[in-house]
Amino acid sequence: MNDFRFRGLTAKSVQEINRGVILRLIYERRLCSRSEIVQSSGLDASTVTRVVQQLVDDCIVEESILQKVENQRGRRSIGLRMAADPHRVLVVRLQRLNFKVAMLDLTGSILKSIEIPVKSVSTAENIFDHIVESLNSFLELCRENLVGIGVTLPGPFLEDSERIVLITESPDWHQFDLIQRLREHYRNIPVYSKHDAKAAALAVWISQGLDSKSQVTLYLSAGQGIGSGLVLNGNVFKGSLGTAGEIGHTSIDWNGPLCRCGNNGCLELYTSSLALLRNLGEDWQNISSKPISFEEVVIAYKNRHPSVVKEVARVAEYLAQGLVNSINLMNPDLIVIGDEYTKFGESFLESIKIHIQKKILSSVFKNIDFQLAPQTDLVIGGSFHHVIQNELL
Amino acid sequence: MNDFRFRGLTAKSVQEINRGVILRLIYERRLCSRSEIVQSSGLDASTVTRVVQQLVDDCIVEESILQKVENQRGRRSIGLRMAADPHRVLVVRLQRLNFKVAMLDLTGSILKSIEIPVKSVSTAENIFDHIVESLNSFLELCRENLVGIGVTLPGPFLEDSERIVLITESPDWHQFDLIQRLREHYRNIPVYSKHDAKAAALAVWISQGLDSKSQVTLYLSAGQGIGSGLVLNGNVFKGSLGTAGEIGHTSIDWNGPLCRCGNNGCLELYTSSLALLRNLGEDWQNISSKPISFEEVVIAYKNRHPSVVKEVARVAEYLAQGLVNSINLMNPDLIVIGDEYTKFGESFLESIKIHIQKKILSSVFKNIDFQLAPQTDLVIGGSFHHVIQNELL
DNA sequence: TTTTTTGATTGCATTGTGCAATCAATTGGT
DNA sequence: ACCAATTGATTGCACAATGCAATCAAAAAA
Repeated sequence: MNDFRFRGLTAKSVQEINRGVILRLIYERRLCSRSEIVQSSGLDASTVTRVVQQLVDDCIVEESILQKVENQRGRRSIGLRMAADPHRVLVVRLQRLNFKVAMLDLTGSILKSIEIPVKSVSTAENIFDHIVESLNSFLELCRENLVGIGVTLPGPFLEDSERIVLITESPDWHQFDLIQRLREHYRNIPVYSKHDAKAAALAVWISQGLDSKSQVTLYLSAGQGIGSGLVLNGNVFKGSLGTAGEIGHTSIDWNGPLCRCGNNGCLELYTSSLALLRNLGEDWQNISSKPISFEEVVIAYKNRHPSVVKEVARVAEYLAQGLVNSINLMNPDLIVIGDEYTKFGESFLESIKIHIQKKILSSVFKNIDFQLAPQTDLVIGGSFHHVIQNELL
Repeated sequence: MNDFRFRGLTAKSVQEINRGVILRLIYERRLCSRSEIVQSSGLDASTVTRVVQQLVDDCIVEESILQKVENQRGRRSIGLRMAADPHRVLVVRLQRLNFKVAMLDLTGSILKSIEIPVKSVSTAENIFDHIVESLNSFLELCRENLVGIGVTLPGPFLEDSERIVLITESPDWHQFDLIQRLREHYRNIPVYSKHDAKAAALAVWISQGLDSKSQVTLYLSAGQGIGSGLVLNGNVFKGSLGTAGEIGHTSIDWNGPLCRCGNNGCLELYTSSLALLRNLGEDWQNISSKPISFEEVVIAYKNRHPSVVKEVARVAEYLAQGLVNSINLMNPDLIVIGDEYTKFGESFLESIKIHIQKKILSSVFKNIDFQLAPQTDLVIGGSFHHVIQNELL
């Protein structure tokens, strides 16, 4: 029992905490002044000055010009933002068919990145070697100023033991502890791991405006798999083992087909893009002879191809049904749809909303802000934030 | 935007926080020594001595004898526990058919309590008067030493606006702001409100041993209604509006009957004790001419009456189905079944477990501790804790 | 140019913490 | 029975981070 709720505060930790609070303000506002920090933190201006000075000396924060404000008497405040140099964060995103490695500065900008396909014959050991090779090439550029390495993994994996549990069509990951191996290989560098949908959820939460920060964010990753990430008051909710958010295995039909997870009628069986393509498959033969791809479906949807529109409408209805269960349980105020399905656009989102509206209390519905995720790689950004949050804030 | 994440720490708040940490240790351990506090908190012994002295002076903590430990060299430590006198907490539990008022000391012992039935013709205003009357009678005994009043309410209610949203077979609560009225009536006394299933969940969490404290507790309140409360790292999860945990409106059948919430196939429709009684109704006529009651069903179940056993088995299977959805989303490590259904005993719980096991990953299942709630009134205890947590810890 | 206003910095007093020495109480060995 | 050893609790003192108040800095308004 070493519960954080029972840890006392030393005089020293006060400074550390205030440093974290101030840095978090600068990080989340991207650009702010000392006086704004005074306002938000409730700390004395002298304290803010001293702590910020420390951050500037450590090259974590840098001063910059703040754009002129109209009708503003008095001295201009000095802008503060995360320092572009020299600190770096490395991120590894492992996916089913490839992996990406990226180098970011403290502002979150991607300075360099590479994407390498995973051959279907590759073993985990093999892929590990390739990842290390890629990391090393970046490490030469920033070894002395590396804050940490963030790694994201697909599929349900146990965050405590940091192993992937269930990953189909992929190598022998379940018996390969990637994170542990990376830690052994890079002894003095902090390595963080996160489930990719959770990382994306965190990125979504971060991207929201500070004035109306979501308390309960539900990020739905809808594509080849159906997963989700929950962010509660700015913290990713991982559950007791790290498998929280497995919305894809919400059963929507008690008598539905058996899923490989053991449950019946799992949402993923009806709504994954693989299921969508399979259902469209037969009908598709009438128009084209090529094997069907998701991108083609998107185009057909935009062109209002009747059978595609009908099938996407069905997926929307089923997704809504799954989301309703989550809404009743979590009472979110922000739901963001990400991954492949964002490509269907606003009309798809609208259709999901209409189905949800019918099935929940109106006051709960009105409280939810529905959004489509941007097309950028949220997972990289979320992993970056995860490293920053643990190492600096 | 006044986010707590952005509030800095003053020198003064350090002391307040440490006082809270130390008091929490004494409160949750029920009995502990200064040296144990030093061990757990990481604070210096001198700091602990000073803070504890303050707590003793304020009559919040009292010293007591600690039972002898075998093979223990050195000086005996002095026991510390919450002071039985003079501080008091009052709790009001509003239910569909009655309300309870109780007076507790800081150890959580109920010193006095009354239970008053709510007449079906009563208006909210009317019931409010009765509650105030009962509170006043207790207030005479402890006015000067009252820490606060905790109120629990049934049904989904919006914790922010503190109004009950949906409550059937009850008076006009939806347009009566009970909490606000109580605050106006008792100006200088802090009044806290909580949904009853959430309060019970908190009580369950508190009652767990400190050594294996649950990170994610799911309390299922199964009786006339099906609700739940989630406790995440010791904090009740209320969602963005306060309606989180509405597991009763998890749909388990996409094509099921329409529920009053607008959804189809809600768990509550199949598994509430009202549904159970209704389903048993016809069959029951063969054995007894009296109107069927839940207590009779429990007795019949214990006597292995075939149709009752079959029906309870069905309920267990459906409840398991609903729980599986919550487990996939929340990844709990403790699930406690409370309210009326605890009376079916361990075999009922076992039957739920068996169904769940088939439908989730084995590592997730193995991680869950399933329990039946005790028969005591958990809601009163949870509300008490809610007041203590906010006023003292 | 001077005044006013707001932002940022510096000297000083306060305060709560950790450290180290000390007191207190109990066991075990001789 | 007495003393060393051990563990729990307390006290004096130094340190360190904060708030306060005074001051410096810069920009707009008079």
